[in-house]
Amino acid sequence: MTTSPVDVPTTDSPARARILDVAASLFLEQGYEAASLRRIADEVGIQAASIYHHFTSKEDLLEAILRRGMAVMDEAFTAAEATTTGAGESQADRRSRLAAHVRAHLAALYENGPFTAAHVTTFRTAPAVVRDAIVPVRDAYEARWTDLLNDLTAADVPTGPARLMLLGGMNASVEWFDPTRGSLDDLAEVVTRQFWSGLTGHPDPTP
Amino acid sequence: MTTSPVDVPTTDSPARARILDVAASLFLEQGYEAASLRRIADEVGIQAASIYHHFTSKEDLLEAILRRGMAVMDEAFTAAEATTTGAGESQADRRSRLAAHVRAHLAALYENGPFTAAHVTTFRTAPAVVRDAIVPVRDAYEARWTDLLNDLTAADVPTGPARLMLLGGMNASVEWFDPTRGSLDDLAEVVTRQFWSGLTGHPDPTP
DNA sequence: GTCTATACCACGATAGAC
DNA sequence: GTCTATCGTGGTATAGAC
Repeated sequence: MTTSPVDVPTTDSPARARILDVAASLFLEQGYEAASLRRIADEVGIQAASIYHHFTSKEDLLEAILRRGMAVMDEAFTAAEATTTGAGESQADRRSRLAAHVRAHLAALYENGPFTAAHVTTFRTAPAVVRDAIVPVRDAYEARWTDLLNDLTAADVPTGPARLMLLGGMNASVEWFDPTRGSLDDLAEVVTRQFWSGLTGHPDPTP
Repeated sequence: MTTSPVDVPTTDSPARARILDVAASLFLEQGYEAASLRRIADEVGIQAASIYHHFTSKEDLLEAILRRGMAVMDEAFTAAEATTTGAGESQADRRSRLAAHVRAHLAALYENGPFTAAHVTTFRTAPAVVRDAIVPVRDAYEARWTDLLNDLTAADVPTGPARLMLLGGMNASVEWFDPTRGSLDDLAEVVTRQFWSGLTGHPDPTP
């Protein structure tokens, strides 16, 4: 069951959208500080000064990218929820619910532009103003995962550390996973298998 | 069984050592590009120009830090091997071998200065010259993990993706784990439990 | 919405005295 | 081993024409 890429609604002008795209790519590749506005503008095919027609500052540009990355993740999570509503309560049913959400998070990382991946790699060292503005949005997304994991496991299993390891492990895959060479479905399956038994304490039902 | 912090032998002068310490902290906290030599020098209590008596360039300084970070990891892995030589072949014995190495890697991240953590967070976006110089050292460390995991699991279990998830998951903990608030032993136990059953397909023997 | 021109500053790095 | 002084470059950002 392969979910399709999500569509995040946007009212961006074509010019603004193009800047966001290029900037996210470069922030992901080189980091926020190393990627200069001149270089971004160059790759877009405009002058650096023109960026200020669309964004008030470089920090403002970064914030827009981080927000968009979170929007993609959130949209993917919602889509995964939709495909698993009314799922049963058997261990196999629970496992496929987890699998669907894992697949959705990874798809957000690799199938909807560089926004989500750029978010993951640049957030920690982003300027404090930007980080503070984004923290609430991140917290809301993490809370959805907390609810999901609590729902999937017995009431007495502490899901806090497991959630952090799961999200951290998936996000860390941006360091080595190449979506043009590896299969996203395979990666999702590996992640799910790796975490399912550790989470529930039961052997994995899948061969 | 708590392993003690490792000692990486060094011939550094006190002045050089102090610069390395401060620079690693700032690279970790703000990223390589964002941390300026002036700021580093300021925190050390010297002038920026004085750094060039000890390092030929900012890139040279980064490379020394990344190398030191790898040395700490490697030393920790070796120490873990030493404590588990002659271990048995039972599932419980294998599990504690994994646990010892997990504990060692996490200790390297949190108990021996900011070098290992700085390595983990700055490597991906480091200047190409620096990255290329460090890649062989990283590969050697990852190969040690590959050998270990192959040794711990059945011959037909593919350990490649599991190794990447395990190391990625542990390294990603620098984003949320605070060693002054949480227990390193607890974290190591969580990581081990989370991965052991997923790796072997057998239920975790620990309550 | 993009341009040219430019201000202003902080950066990495070098020279040479002590 | 550290200092002062300084160079050249490239960074973000602004002003104002088109």
